[in-house]
Amino acid sequence: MRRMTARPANAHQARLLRLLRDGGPNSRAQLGDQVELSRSKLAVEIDRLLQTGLVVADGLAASRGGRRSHNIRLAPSLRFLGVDIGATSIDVAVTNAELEVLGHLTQPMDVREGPVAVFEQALAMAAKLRASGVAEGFDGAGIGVPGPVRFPEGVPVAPPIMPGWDGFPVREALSQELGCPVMVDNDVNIMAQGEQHAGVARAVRDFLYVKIGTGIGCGVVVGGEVYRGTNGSAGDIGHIQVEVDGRPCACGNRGCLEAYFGGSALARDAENAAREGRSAQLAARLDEGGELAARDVAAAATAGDAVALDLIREGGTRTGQVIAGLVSFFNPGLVVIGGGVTGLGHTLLAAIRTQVYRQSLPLATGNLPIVLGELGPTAGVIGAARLTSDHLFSPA
Amino acid sequence: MRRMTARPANAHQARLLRLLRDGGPNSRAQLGDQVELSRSKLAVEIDRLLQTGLVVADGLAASRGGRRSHNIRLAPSLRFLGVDIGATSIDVAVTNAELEVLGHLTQPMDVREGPVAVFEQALAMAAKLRASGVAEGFDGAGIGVPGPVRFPEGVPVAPPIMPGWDGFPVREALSQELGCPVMVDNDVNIMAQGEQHAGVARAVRDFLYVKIGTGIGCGVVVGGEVYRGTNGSAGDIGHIQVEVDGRPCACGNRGCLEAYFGGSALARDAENAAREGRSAQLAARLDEGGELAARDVAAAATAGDAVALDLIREGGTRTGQVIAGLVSFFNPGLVVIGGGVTGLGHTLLAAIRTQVYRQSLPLATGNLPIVLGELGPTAGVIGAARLTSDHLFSPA
DNA sequence: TCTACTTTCTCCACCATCAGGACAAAGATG
DNA sequence: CATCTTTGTCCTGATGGTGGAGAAAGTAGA
Repeated sequence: MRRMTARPANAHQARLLRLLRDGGPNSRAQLGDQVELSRSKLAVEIDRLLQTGLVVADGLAASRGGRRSHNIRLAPSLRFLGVDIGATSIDVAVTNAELEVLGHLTQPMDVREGPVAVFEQALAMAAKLRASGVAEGFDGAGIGVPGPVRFPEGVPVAPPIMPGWDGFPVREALSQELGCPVMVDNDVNIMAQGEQHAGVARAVRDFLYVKIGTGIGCGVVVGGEVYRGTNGSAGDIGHIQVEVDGRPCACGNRGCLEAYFGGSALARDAENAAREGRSAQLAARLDEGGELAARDVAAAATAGDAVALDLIREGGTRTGQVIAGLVSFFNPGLVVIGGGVTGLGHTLLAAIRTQVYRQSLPLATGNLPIVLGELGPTAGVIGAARLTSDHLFSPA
Repeated sequence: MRRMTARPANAHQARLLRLLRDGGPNSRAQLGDQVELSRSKLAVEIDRLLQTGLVVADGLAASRGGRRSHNIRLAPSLRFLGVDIGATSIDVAVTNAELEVLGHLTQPMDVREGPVAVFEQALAMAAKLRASGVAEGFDGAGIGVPGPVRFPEGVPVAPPIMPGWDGFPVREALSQELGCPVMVDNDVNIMAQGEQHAGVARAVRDFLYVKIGTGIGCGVVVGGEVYRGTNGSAGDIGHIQVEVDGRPCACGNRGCLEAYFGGSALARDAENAAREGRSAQLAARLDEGGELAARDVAAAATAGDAVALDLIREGGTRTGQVIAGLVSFFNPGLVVIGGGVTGLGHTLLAAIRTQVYRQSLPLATGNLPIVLGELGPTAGVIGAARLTSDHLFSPA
């Protein structure tokens, strides 16, 4: 079961592997244009990579006016596993070396059931994907979990919404089970990396990925690399105060952003509105299901319900308030809004934009796009795969 | 006049120069312990550095149990100029290669008089220092200005409190005048670097330096390097909103932090208190000077005036509110409070600490020191000198 | 079809870098 | 005075890397 995937022997090889990952199959000549190596050196390094089996020859490239060059690509048998553990769901996907998704499964699952149950589930999903024929084994796996992680060890630390996960050796345990290297990170960070690799944040070096879902978190990318902070809790913006002496929050404080616009806060507000008869739509949904969730608000808003739209607008304004502060502080080149916000996307985006453009200084907002994520639920799994590929494609 | 200072030829040499700068004179053997080079290679690189004149031999080191090693130090004739242009003052200092201050001058000066007048003054101060014998010429100069800077070009961009500075080619102009390389940065960034080099932030990789003075700004250090953001405006926290629909601010918005606790806001609040007869101390000072400044509040607070103390406490609480948000987001390993806050230091610090420790999550605050800067007004000039030394001590 | 030109790739000679061993110099220890 | 440790230098061999020559494989035009 254990798969001993080769590793690049030096920085040049690592560089080439990443170029092939990010740019797809490429000719030797074109690779030569992108790296500052002599022809001879390049040939040597490529030969070595061919020997290790990490890359393979792939026919002839189109002529650029002379002799045709040989194409090179990453080994087509390489497989990465991307796992995105959300608060209420698990996403598992298999990608090839270019991080294209070959198979993707989603299942609802409450993260509070604990690491053992969750990983049993996740491993079953991975096995199912493998059985479907998209992969024979995995060369690396990336895992995103909804809480802070001590990154070098791959261990969750003091996760507020994940009782029972504190200190669980995710990396080690899964590495055992899967027989391949495993990297673990906060789910927001891997989503940010996903959007960076294949989504709206390509070619942006400093940006924020704000995820609005059950919780509210933020991936911070500095110079193209995820910034994790001293304890791995950077980007934990859900408990920034938006109202002095405001609503009590589960964290023990008052007035936190999540107390107003987290998944459960939104659901509660909606239920109140339904009970008080302010919204027929929401009331109908409440009767149907017995309780309301964030997605009910999204559905009602899409259907034009005024109260639901107001809830989203108000939440967007509050989120925008926080983001405005972060924009002033961080001066990013892009802000991406993501998470389980499909549907309520544009109303939310408009509210956030209004607030940020009004509150932050012109120099910081002047050329600042605020956009929705492009990848939706695949952002996480692609980012997870990328995390592990970054590790694999670095000198041993 | 132009001084052609040599530059290191490669990364090894740059590394050695920085070790000598940060650790002072050192023996060849000890340097060898700190870098991963073979003895032969090390000897070659040191010989080359000796040839360029950047370092000189400095006698014999103490024995470590065997043959005594030869000491090496940075050329004692190297001189850096550090200039810290504040909103209301200019600091100019000369340092040696180890960034020890050899001479330091301060003069009041309103930055609004424009770059020409300000630099005339600064150059006169530099000339005075040179005349006093501490330097014959400068090998590099670092300039801090109170506003955002497009760092690679060394040009202020859209500085709010510095009309007339927008686009002024500071780097080029001063490089001409001084005949040496010049680096320009935001003054908060250089103060952060100063505390990092010689103050409380030694050995911390990720930290925030919050400067409270005429304006309120924040230096952001990520992985030991200053983070400047996409437009060089990162750390501009003075205009983060602390009160919805709050006081109008000079920036055009409402409720900004600076509208409550910037230098002029503090002065105005104090004047109001004096006029309304709430504080005899402040009233007396107002009678004396005709107007009040932030330092009057500091003085009154030191003398025990209750109103002044309240003003500082309230400002500290508001600042703490903002910092709490930044701590959640950035998860720094240290927060340094600096600026012209001498005197009101501990009251302020207590208020900030209370607020941050109450509002931020335990994981982020658990091991987070919040301390006053160690260097006071020399932080800026040392940081400025360090900025230019970083540039000079990098491969050409 | 033939010639001239371009691009790609390999081979090779040559240079620079660097590690590590041998050894000498200089001092500590007893 | 003998032995051990540390430091510094010299030398050799290995490795890494550059760039030229030239073959291979193609295009373009006459």
